[in-house]
Amino acid sequence: MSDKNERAADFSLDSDFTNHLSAELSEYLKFDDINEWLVDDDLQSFISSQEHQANVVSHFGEGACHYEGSSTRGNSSGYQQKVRERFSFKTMSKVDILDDGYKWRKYGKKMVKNNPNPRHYYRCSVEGCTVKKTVDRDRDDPRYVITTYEGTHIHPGL
DNA sequence: CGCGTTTGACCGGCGC
DNA sequence: GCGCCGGTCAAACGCG
Repeated sequence: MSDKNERAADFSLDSDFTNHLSAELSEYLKFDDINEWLVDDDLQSFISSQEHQANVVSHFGEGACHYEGSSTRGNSSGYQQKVRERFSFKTMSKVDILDDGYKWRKYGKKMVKNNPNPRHYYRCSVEGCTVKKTVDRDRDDPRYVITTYEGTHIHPGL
């Protein structure tokens, strides 16, 4: 409880690096053919073996950002619509929730097996926006936070 | 008073 | 066919 002050200070720091993070994320979201170098895998595997996360996007101060992501490709039949994009990155942060400029409403919390820490489910507060986000801690390194975004914001960025 | 969080229940998919 | 596991819903509560 006494580390509240520490948290506040850290949050300030995180906020700064989050700003950069947000910008970078927007940039990444622009790429549609990003799935070229993506590993079509699910988050579970990502957590299980972080060996194949070969793509390190950037480093933000003391926080490292890893990019995984996956697109529903493979079907050449109806491949035209914007598919569900899922990407996750691992950051070293004391706070679970990194403010990325959007407003999120928590809609669930679940204890996943293989991980002593609960997983948090968030949804974009904007109506019609289908973006979801799950946050959970790395089972190997509890000091790391794995955030997974799913979907694209339909509303203009702030 | 409005809204976000909380928490347990519910449900659907998958594996055995 | 059943049970596990992950994901979502929804009522109630707490807070600003």
